[in-house]
Amino acid sequence: MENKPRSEDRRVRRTKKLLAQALTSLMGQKQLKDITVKELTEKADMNRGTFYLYYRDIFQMLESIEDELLSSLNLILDEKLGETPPNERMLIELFEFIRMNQQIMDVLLSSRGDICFLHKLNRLIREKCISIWGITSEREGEFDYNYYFVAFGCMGLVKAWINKGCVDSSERLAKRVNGILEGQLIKRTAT
Amino acid sequence: MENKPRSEDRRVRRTKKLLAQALTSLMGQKQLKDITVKELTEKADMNRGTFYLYYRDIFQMLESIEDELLSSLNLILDEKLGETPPNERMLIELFEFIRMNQQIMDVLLSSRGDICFLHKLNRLIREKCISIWGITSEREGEFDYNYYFVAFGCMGLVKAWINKGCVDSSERLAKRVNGILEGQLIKRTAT
DNA sequence: CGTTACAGTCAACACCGTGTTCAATAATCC
DNA sequence: GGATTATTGAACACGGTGTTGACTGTAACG
Repeated sequence: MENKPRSEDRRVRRTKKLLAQALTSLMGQKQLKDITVKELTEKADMNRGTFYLYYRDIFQMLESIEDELLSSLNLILDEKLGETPPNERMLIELFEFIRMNQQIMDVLLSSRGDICFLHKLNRLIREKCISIWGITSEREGEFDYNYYFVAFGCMGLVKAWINKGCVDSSERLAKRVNGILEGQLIKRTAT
Repeated sequence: MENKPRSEDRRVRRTKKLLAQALTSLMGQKQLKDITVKELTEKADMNRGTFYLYYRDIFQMLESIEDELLSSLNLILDEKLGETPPNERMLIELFEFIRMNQQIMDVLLSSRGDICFLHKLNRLIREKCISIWGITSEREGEFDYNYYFVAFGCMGLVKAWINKGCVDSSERLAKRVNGILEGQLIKRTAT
């Protein structure tokens, strides 16, 4: 995050930042559909017309926030993808990123969040899995079930982590994921 | 599904059914936020005021459809919960239910769907897992990560299944889930 | 420092979906 | 068949939307 091109006018940066803060705050209180441009700009203490200078509506605004978040995550993961073995370092990096953006991630994954973000995140994780395990495209279909299971599973695990306030360390979480991938799931740990 | 109490007037059943069909159809075309009561009732070919006789707004209508769906799923699963071993039969039952409600499930889990439904489904699956594996409440927190991983993972798997049009049999899918729970995840199957 | 460019403000506007009402009409139930 | 209840159609005020134009103030740049 905080990767805005410095070419933007300082006033523009300020405006967008205030809007994003107001939105994150409001989303903690009510559903997205109940948030109006009117109250958003009132909370951000600016003119309603200013909003329309940058966004079409509230949903499109959230979408652009999501895409920004995911593209910076993508950058970070790709940096660590070259290393060997990639899994451990990459997972730690992933969890650290989430911890850094805890507030907005919490909102986006909550029941007040956005299912589009969930699907975009799912796709990103799946792509990384395919990169790491190097399945060729013609065999891809065969493993779709596993990739979907793992990608959604990871998101669930992150959700559980955030619910607890991210108290466990990223290292510990990464170890746990590796453990799960190596076959230490419920039945084994529960006995 | 199709569990409406027969005490309702035939006209009421007809109205609700038409509205539900119109909504499912529209949700396949556009986001929920862009669907108005006006166009919904026009599609269902009825007076706009009739909608308000039964629902507050579009979102509340979807919510009641979801809850109905989940409560009938819950009933079915509980019936099979007493059997031993419960896993296999229960999973098959789950997948059959999804296949029967393929259209609405597809919409609800898609990127045009509803994240609330996803969370409600997640909670339902987690509850069943806890029932089956019988973890006492004080140890529950310890296994939260695993339950979330499995519950979300199953939803991802279902999503992948629906994406393929539910061509694989419920039996095969149930076997695959059991396989995953027993530790046959990516690393093993990919080599 | 001063000029130019442009971001933000304020008020006003038509537009449209909302949610509710009422009397009239139609369908269902028993 | 008669009582009951669901649905219709029209009308209404309300409020958020998206856009406009003239203005005011701040930032960027030489």
